[in-house]
Amino acid sequence: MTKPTLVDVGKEAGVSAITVSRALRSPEKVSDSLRAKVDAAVRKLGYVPNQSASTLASSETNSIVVMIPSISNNVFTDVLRGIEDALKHTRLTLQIGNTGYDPIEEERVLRSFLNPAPKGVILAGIEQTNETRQMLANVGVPVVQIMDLSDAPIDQIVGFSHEDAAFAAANHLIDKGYCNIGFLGAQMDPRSQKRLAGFRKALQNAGMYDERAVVVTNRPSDVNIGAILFGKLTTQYPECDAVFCNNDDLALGVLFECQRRGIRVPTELGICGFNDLGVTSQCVPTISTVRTPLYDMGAKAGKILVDGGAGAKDRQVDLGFSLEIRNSSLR
Amino acid sequence: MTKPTLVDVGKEAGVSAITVSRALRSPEKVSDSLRAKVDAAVRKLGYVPNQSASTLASSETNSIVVMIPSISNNVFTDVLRGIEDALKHTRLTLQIGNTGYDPIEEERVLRSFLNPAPKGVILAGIEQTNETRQMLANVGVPVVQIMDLSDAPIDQIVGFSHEDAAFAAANHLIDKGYCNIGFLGAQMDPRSQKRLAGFRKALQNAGMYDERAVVVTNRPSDVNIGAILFGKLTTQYPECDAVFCNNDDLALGVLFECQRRGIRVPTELGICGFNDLGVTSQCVPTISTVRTPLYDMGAKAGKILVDGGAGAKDRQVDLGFSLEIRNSSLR
DNA sequence: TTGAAAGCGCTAACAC
DNA sequence: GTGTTAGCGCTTTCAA
Repeated sequence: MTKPTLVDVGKEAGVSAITVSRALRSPEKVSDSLRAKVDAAVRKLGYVPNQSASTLASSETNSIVVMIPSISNNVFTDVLRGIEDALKHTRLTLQIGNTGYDPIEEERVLRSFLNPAPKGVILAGIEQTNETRQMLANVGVPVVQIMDLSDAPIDQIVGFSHEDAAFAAANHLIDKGYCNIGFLGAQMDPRSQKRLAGFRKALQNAGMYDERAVVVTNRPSDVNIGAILFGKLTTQYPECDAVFCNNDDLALGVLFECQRRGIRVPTELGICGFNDLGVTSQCVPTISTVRTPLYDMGAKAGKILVDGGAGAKDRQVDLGFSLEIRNSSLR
Repeated sequence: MTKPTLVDVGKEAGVSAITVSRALRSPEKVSDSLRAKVDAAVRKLGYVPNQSASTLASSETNSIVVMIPSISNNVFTDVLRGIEDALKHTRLTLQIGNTGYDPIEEERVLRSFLNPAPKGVILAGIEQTNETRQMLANVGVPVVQIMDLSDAPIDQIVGFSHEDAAFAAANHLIDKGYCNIGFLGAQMDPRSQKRLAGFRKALQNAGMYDERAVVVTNRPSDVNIGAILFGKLTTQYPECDAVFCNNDDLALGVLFECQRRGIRVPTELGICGFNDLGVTSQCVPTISTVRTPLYDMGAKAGKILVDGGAGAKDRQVDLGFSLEIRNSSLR
């Protein structure tokens, strides 16, 4: 029982292979009776088109490539949901590549996905290697960068300002009367560095920046790391009365550590997270955070590519952010 | 600047296309000097093999297909990490399909991934349609089912017993002296139904099963749903003194709801979760849970397929589970 | 160790 | 509306 080809289906339906191809690809260009016969033959033989042959002949793929720093990071699963939803009810298929936060690895994996050329490419961040940019230019495929902003995107970019977001969050803490505010950061990728920059700017503006207030690690963000970093912070900066965290995981870890140590939130310590990953709205007390447009960035990027790369009028789309002020920062 | 082909590389290196192909695919079958020349030409032209052409000519893909019920569920991201790690340093590429917990959708998506045939297929659960089984049999591709056990796997299966795991968890609560134990379940897929069955068996054995003790929903599991389900449970079963949750998300939601209502854990209410998703070991109090071999199932399934589908001696591999007894169930 | 010929299954371009 | 011809870029088979 060898796999049926277009020729087999054609024989069964009493027509030529190319007619079957047309009946399947553009049913409107074919007579009704013929379409019915072809459909019957397809079903009878269990015909499934060979993607490789189709791609080779037409030099057209139906795939969208997404390069993601990490699949186990909830931040990116939200983004992926957005992309998936945008591709739903479309012939487009999603090809996910994992970069491990490494531009060189991104280049390597992306290269293998670029021949034949996909319908579009979604890239996280703006730190691509020159090689990557060159490759992309040669292939001439629509590219959408996400998660950040840039005046000089490869092609198009949809994101938000990490610096502004962190700046706003830090100012919120300052406004609430906290005056020894720490920064906790894990997975210090370039976007996290921008958050740190925004934080620093806000504190400097207020004349209350202190070197000791910053504790970061390059390890992946999780709840446990939050507690550990907070431990370090309180050691080197005991007067600390609030923390801004890089990511909600960390913020939750800080809250738990406070519960363990009997530190009252928000009176003794204010907490603000980042990304609004869900659990911060449920814990006790609820944790203030910065809502970032994770799902929307994915959905918008997907839509742009579904529309052939011409979805946005401007090359840069700023989806913004919003402060979700909850109980952990209201003293 | 059109994309270079094998012929172009051959011309550049002064050899034929087929020789280039060989130099790239099996370098040991080619003289050193030639290999050097070819490598130089490849680099100079920026040659990248055309996957479609290669696949079409050899009728061999280098992809592993994984059908996952949902990418936004942390349970599956852990599994995916395992698979990815197994494929690392391998020519194999991961193709992820999303089933949305629907066997019909699984069939539809899988069908489109099956021609040309991938090197292997990983399927979650054992609820495939007959059509799906038929397709897979026709294609003759190695299949590994994961997340569950079965005496009649399609091909091979690696998982653990959900019923036994829930049975053990429920018995643990019974042993600790809780006697009105509720079951909270979201995303009631077939594996969750098995957990419910295991729970029920334990309570019935102990002569303390009560209809009102079971509160479930088909909505996806998250922290908020945990609180909601717990609310329902306490309404319809006020004497409830412990809950076993389908998933750690729910357990965390229950803990938060207890904090809100001033219910003391574990004295007034015992809590046990499922899957050991990380945060349960960090919260206050820590939450007892069932550690399931999420990463390991992915890694093992991946390894089996990397080894050509013959990795396991037995068709069924039971990776087991373990009780992580923490503070939420020790009164 | 290297090359020539044939063909994988499909579609573009052109006929009828 | 339907068929014919050619060829996508590669690998298989066979020959040298």
